Amino acid sequence: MTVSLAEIREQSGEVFTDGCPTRVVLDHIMSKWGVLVLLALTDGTHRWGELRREVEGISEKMLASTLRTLEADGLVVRTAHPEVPPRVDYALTELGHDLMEHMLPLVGWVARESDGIVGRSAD
Amino acid sequence: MTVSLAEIREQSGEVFTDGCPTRVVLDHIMSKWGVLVLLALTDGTHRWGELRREVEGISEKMLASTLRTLEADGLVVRTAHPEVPPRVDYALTELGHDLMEHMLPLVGWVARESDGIVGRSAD
DNA sequence: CAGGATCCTCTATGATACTG
DNA sequence: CAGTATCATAGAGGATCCTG
Repeated sequence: MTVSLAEIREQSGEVFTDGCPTRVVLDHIMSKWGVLVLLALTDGTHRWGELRREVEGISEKMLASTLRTLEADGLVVRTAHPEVPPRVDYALTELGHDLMEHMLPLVGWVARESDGIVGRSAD
Repeated sequence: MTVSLAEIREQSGEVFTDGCPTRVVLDHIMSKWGVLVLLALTDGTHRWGELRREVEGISEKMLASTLRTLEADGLVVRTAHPEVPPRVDYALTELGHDLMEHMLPLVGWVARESDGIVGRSAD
């Protein structure tokens, strides 16, 4: 099992340096809203309006922006149905599912440990 | 294995909602510099100056700020040696190692897949 | 309904200089 | 060496109105 940055670099080269593509991807998928949107989509396909409600507190602007970024990255697929009123839904691509398979253990850990972390400064 | 947000919520309750502590922790550990600092520390204890060089591009201000946050969260431990000139080093706590054990698979995935993701918009 | 366009705010982040 | 203090700024993010 991989346990250090050094091991990752043995396999993938000098990653996570300044200007490295890995930093861009990190910014996309680990951004404030990126994680939450991806997370919501692990429950399956969602419509725009559903995502707005599911990802509590996100503004329309950030939802649109986040979805466009994730779509450009090939992690999310957008499907517009030719109807009136419009219906558009979003889902994870295969790459997106692959990503979330690796991210969910971390997210699960955060869900379990957060109570013990936040407010610790008040010790 | 956990495969969706719904499953996480079955186990941990209504997490990742607005105002939930999980969002704060997410912001700390998945912040631009938080990830990179934590990642650098998976290689072992580092001195302040080493971290500045290891985490390419980070400013002194952000390094200080990031380290203080992670220390307050109990993920990183700071040790000041009573010497002249001063020597201070930083290391992951047990909790920090536990966290990184869950984060490294994701980081490894990013290292492997990033080339295929960035620039995809130029298809 | 699903966004686009605008305007505005604030905070994360940077650059520089200084100190125990 | 290991920071802190200050000043400055871009861009993340929010609120609102508008439209196919």
